[in-house]
Amino acid sequence: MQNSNLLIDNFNNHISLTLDEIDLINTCFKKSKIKKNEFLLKEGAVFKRATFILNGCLIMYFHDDNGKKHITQIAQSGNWVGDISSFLSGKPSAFYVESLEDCELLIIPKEHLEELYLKVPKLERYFRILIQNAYVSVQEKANSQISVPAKARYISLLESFPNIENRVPQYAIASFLGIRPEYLSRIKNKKM
Amino acid sequence: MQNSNLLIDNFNNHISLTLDEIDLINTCFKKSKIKKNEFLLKEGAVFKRATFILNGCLIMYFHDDNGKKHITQIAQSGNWVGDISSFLSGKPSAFYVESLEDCELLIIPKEHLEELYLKVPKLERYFRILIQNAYVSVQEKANSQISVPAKARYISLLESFPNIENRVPQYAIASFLGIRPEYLSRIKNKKM
DNA sequence: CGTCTATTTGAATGTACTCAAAAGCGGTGG
DNA sequence: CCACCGCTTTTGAGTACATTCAAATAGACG
Repeated sequence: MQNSNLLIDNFNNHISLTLDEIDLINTCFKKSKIKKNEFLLKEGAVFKRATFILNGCLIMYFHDDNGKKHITQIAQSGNWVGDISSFLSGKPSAFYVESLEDCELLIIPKEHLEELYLKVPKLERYFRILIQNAYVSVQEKANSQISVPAKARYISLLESFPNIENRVPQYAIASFLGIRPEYLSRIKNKKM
Repeated sequence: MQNSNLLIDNFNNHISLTLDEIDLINTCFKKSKIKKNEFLLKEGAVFKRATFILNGCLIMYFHDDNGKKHITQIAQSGNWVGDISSFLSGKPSAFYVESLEDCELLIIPKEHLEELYLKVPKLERYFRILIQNAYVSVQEKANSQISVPAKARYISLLESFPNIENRVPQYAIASFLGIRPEYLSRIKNKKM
């Protein structure tokens, strides 16, 4: 199970799992493939399955009052993707999750995850930390939006996600940065 | 305990407490007063005490790379205030929490809260929901920052916090909206 | 190849900021 | 009680950052 190690490695960054626990976890997560431009979640639906990316790249986005699309998350292999808030609250999501490439995913439905918590309570700690980190990162995003100019946001995105230019179309990067693609083009070509 | 009802009412919005539980909770929270312009938290310190506002108004803010102050939260009576992330993770905070007026607070240290969880497990649910809501609201703030112009953000702030003009100085409202005070002045006086 | 979509470029515009100065307001002391 | 001090808010003029719209160019893929 070569690929699944990515998931286990991720767990092991924060908690220590026994071999038995690793086996159990591996049986609970189901591998799933989706093609480019397919949806994992659409606005109005409840996000019910925790989703870890083995391969590929996905985006999360919403539509504003004028119907404009705004990308809030760009996620690649080794990360979780989806609307945490809908997952936790059980309420309909305001977001879409869509693949930018063919993807391989590991998926566990919420109710199975809760059963797994009973058998491997350490996992609760892992997911609590995961949610805390998500909270911090959305907070940092809100803060940088008001305190850091677009060019600097672009540069630090490149640092935290070095290969993003090769994986993600320009217009998606621009949207994630909160700017228009034309302006990102100017930033990149020093025409600003 | 007239004032404490505000706290209990808050709990009762999401969970049902027995009279005994209410009494226990009331003994665990300590009333505390702070004067105008005092600090509840400074950057670099760990936020260790859950704090509920009975009376008064406080702000949370951080300093950006240029030393500019950015207000991220304006909290009045009936709300919790503080850096959730530091509270949960035990890591030093990047934020300040400062009073805008004389305040009456109800405070419980983190370790006492955890003891209280053992006696009143329902509270875990309440705080889980509280954190989820905080996550949603910071996410909405990040989203509105990139999709809603300043004037519309100002109008919806007035709707969600009607008496804010009388409680909070203009410059603080501007900072919370992510704009300069001069510009907020122009928005208010239709000079834009 | 041709088509479709993504990116670049130009010109005009809009939104928000900077700096500086003036006006308003609240508290304090004479 | 009012005059003054310090701080907040307003106003003006100039500027910077980012958008819009349109057209040209470049890339990807069948």
